[in-house]
Amino acid sequence: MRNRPIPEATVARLPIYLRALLEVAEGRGELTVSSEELAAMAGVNAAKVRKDLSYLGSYGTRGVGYDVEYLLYQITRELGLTQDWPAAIIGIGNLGRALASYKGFSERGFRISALFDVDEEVLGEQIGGLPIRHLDELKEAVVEEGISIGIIATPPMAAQEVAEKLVDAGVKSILNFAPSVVNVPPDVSVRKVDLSIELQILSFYQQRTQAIATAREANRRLAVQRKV
Amino acid sequence: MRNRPIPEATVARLPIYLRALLEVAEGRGELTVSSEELAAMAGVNAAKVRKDLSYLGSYGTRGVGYDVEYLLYQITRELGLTQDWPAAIIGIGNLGRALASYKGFSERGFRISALFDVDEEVLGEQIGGLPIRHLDELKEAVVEEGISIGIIATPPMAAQEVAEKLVDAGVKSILNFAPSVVNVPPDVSVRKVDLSIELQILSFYQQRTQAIATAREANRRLAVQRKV
DNA sequence: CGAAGTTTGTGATTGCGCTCACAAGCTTTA
DNA sequence: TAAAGCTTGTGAGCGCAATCACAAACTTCG
Repeated sequence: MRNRPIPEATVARLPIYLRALLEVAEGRGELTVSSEELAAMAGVNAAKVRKDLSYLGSYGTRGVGYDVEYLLYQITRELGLTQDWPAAIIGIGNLGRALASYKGFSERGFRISALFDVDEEVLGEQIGGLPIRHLDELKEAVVEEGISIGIIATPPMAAQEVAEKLVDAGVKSILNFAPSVVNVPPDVSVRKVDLSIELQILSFYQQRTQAIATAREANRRLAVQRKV
Repeated sequence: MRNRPIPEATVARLPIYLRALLEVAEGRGELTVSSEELAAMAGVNAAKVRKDLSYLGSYGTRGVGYDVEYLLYQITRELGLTQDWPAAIIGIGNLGRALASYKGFSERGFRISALFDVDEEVLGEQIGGLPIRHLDELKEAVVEEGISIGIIATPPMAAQEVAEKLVDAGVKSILNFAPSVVNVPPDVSVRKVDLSIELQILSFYQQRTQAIATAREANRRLAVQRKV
């Protein structure tokens, strides 16, 4: 199993296990944890946990479970979190500001190290000790400060252009909050977070259950009518 | 194909097609659009677009394409976006505030209609005309204002409790921004947006390509050494 | 009107991921 | 030391989603 490439679906779950393990480690100092417990904390089933972890290697002990500290280290290493990856935020509007001061990033070891915008109004303003710089300085900053992740929080129209500037500057990882599709070369990873798409998906399922409820209601009325 | 249930993966893409269609409709007034064009705009391949749309019904015309307005209407209807689904945000910190004033929601037809927190400091404060109310008023507000979507933007520890209060109040759709797993009854939909998990996933792939580059480098050195 | 060109809709195929189920290997108990 | 109990690691089977490939149905052109 080792040496086989780690499936994408598994990669996406590793951070969840990591969080669960941190919780175990910080709680009443249990030294080991079973796949069953991890599964409950991560909201998945135990077999999936075991299979996922088996891609990293055989880090568990049968009859015992997984050594919490050891597994923590292995996942951290596998995710590349032993190094730090400085990130830049481009587009310092509402969302960009919230991201700039979002504590979740620093808690998980990600450091926001530069902010960019093009609006004269906000240039020079400081957020959490970081000045907002002009987008034209992007390439320079990426090289000098070793920025490896670009976070796009611009309006949708600007997203593709910003993505291209990031790629041109050598950034290989992009997190896109703008509600638009960005195209990049195959050696660049893009992940997309689209807030209103999530609501639209919820709307679909909500509407569906509502439609079912309405249909049931209609049936009930018909049934009553027939009896009368 | 019609009447068969729409696959989850398709549902998740419908909002993307919707956005693309809106762009076409607002642009130079083209009346029809081909699966090829839609695919390019949505960043997927044409066959997938056609299969996805075929679940909604046969709304295209061979040799011509899809009628933009008609398809727009059908997707809107299928997603349940002809009705409005008032949403509440719980947890008005950095992120909650940004979400409260995020224009993307209103642009896509979602209305934030109530804000909740428990911090005395912020209660009563207004954001975009809405007062921040105490969480204890949640149930009451849900019933009175017909709130159908709950957006959790609290610290992780509070998320499960808030989710339970939402469920208790009758909310069936939850969007969770807190970095924690929430458990809800099977008739409630939860979608999760975890910002730092996205960065961790990017980190994995970044580290991987970096590791490959380093290995290549090492090989090159060895090759040179052998020659010498 | 017929042929060539477009574009959809969908059966067939392939691939990926999830779940099951159980042997292997550890601990505990007697 | 042997038996019972627990938990991992993984092959096998299954189902969903993606892709392929082509007939069907339309438009355009000569």
